[in-house]
Amino acid sequence: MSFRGHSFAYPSGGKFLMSDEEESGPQESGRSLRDEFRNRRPTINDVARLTGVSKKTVSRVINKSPAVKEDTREAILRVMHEIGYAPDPQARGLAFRRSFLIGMIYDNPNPQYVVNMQQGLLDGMRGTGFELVVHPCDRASETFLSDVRNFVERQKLFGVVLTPSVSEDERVPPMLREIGCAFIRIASVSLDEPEHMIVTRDHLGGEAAGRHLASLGHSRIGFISGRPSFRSSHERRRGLEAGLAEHGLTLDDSLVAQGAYTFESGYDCARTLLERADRPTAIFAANDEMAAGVLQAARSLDIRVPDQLSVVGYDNFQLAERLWPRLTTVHTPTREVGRRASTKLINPQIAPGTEQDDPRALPSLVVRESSAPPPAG
Amino acid sequence: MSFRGHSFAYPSGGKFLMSDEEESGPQESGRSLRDEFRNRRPTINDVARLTGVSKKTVSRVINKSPAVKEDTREAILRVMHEIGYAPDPQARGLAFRRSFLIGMIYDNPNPQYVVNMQQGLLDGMRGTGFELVVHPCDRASETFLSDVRNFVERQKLFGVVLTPSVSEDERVPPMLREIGCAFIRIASVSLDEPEHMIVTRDHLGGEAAGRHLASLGHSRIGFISGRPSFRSSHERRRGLEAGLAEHGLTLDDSLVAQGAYTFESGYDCARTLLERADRPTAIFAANDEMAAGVLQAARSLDIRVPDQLSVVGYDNFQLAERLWPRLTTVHTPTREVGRRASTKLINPQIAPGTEQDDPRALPSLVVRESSAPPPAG
DNA sequence: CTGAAAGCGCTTACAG
DNA sequence: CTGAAAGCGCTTACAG
Repeated sequence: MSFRGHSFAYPSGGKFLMSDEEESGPQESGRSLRDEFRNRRPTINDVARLTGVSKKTVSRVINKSPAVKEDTREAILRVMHEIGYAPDPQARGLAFRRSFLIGMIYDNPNPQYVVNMQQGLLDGMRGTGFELVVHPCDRASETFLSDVRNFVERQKLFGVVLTPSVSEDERVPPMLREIGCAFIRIASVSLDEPEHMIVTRDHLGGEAAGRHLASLGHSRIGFISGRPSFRSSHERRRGLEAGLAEHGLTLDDSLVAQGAYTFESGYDCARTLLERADRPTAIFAANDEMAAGVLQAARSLDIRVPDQLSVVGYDNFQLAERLWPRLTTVHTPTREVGRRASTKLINPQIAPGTEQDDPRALPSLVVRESSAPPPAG
Repeated sequence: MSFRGHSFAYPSGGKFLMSDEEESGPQESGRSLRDEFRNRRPTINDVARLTGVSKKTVSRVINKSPAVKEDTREAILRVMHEIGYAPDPQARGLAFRRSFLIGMIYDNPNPQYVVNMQQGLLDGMRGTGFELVVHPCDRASETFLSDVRNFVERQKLFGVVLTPSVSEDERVPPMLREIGCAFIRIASVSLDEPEHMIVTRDHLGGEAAGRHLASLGHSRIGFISGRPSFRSSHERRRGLEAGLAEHGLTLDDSLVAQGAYTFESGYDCARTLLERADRPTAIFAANDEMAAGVLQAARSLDIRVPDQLSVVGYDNFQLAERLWPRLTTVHTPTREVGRRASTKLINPQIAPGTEQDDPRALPSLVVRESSAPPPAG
């Protein structure tokens, strides 16, 4: 008999496993109990009655209080298992004055980012009994702050994860602190106390891109940024400059174009850069969408990639492999970052910093066919 | 003074607007009330006390019961407005034995589909007080059905939206009916009673693709399908055949390759079709991902698109515009479909069928540069 | 048209 | 280590 475990959370973040209702073992009186709960889910009162203890003691077991005698705990767990009991998050939430919902608040329009992040957050929540509530928003809206506040307050969210660029908005954290909502900010650089941050260190990715292009022999390198209000764009540029510096190169300001992280802006910026007489031999775009625009622009000008122009992007979204030539880019471990974010939110006691330099959470260069040595002469 | 309205739901799906707390008008005693609720959200008891009625009457107003004298209702609404009251969904849910959460249950791995659908569902939920809980799943898992059941039962979901291919799984609806959870199935063809269905009518999109290729003069047309277990693939093929039939053409079975809706499968199938001596002059791939694979395969064989080969996809995801040449494809109004699904779930009383043939909810052909007349001779 | 009582399924605060 | 009472913020069932 296989045990497909399901589990539920307790406030401090742990879980315990129980078999599914359909699969509890053959127990004396198991049949009649099962019948009793055919049309009604068992409650804490049922567990208390069947175990012969008070519901408070059952509550202690649910919440993993150490102040329960081992025998009692085991008896209670046995009954829970037998009748397929799982605590009602709504009722627990009402008593706790807090739900078991985690909000993802985001304004990044890239579907791949959103989905990878959601998957990562769910990875970190699996088996904890928490659920993910998604909340796209618009920072430019007049009602942005009150929208977020209403969302968090009304649902009494356990906590929220803020992704760029919402995570960079300095109006949000004070508001969340005021209403006592836990939060994690995901950003390219630290903006808050360590317990509130997951830092993606995008400058490392930029550095790898710069190092790659420099070591291929490029020296006229263009950069297409995102909007100046996006920290990631700064960090990626800062990294690029550091990577070039290792090879004694500097970024020529006249080869920097300001994009907006969109395909169209990448196209436009690339046209501008590539129509110059002294055009760059390589372009680093601050994300894959813009790099796709660069490829399109190069094609429109009959510039062959990578023979006449190298292109490097940032993100390593699926798009990078669908383009032609396949895009050299910086991989961002978005899902892994999400997993860490929700894990940290649920288990704030985990010491911060311990997982800091795990390479799985850091950006890394993926070399494909869009980059090559510059044309001779 | 502008009123940024917020709203909350009542079980039958309506809403009413209230100004934000920060913005209630200057009222006598408004100041002190505001102070009282600085550190505590007002409850139904506060509203009852301040209006001088019982909380049951307040509850009637919240739930839009007609059995409240107009004066009383107005007085209650005024107090709610003044103190910034919003009912607690958790408490309401506990009493209703049902939450105000709507689940999206999906297994489609395409990020663009998932995000568009989520946005659409949220569009239909805006201002209703419902929130969206996302739940990816794996139909092939042994625990699939019990996972879904646990999710729905534990959260006491108000309802769920099932997207393909989960929506096509015939084990799910009986289970949901048994536990009394409302649901909407989104599928390419009707699989259930109208009140449980949003039908995307994919055969119409296939038809448009077939008509397009035939009218360009193609007669050797290849088709790359999804897995046979996906209804959408059948429907798209059925439509293709209908579109060709209008021009007196039939689909040659030997030019049909079975893919799996993935980029890689599109590539592999296209290689097979294009390496034939009598290769097709056009390929209709049942989704954009596979069409991207077709472009890659054509490139690898030095077959120029669209001069030597026309390619048509299905979905019109962003990818279609990033590819080269830009992809002719069938636009699927996923967000609009999602909006309808959540609206229907929340307001089941809306007569089904009324919005059936609204073109905004139907697939439509988008012609770009990947299709052209077949090469001469 | 309105309300007092009981209850939804849990936890907190207190007591022992 | 355990429990009886009160409460979280709502709604249902009943009564008038």
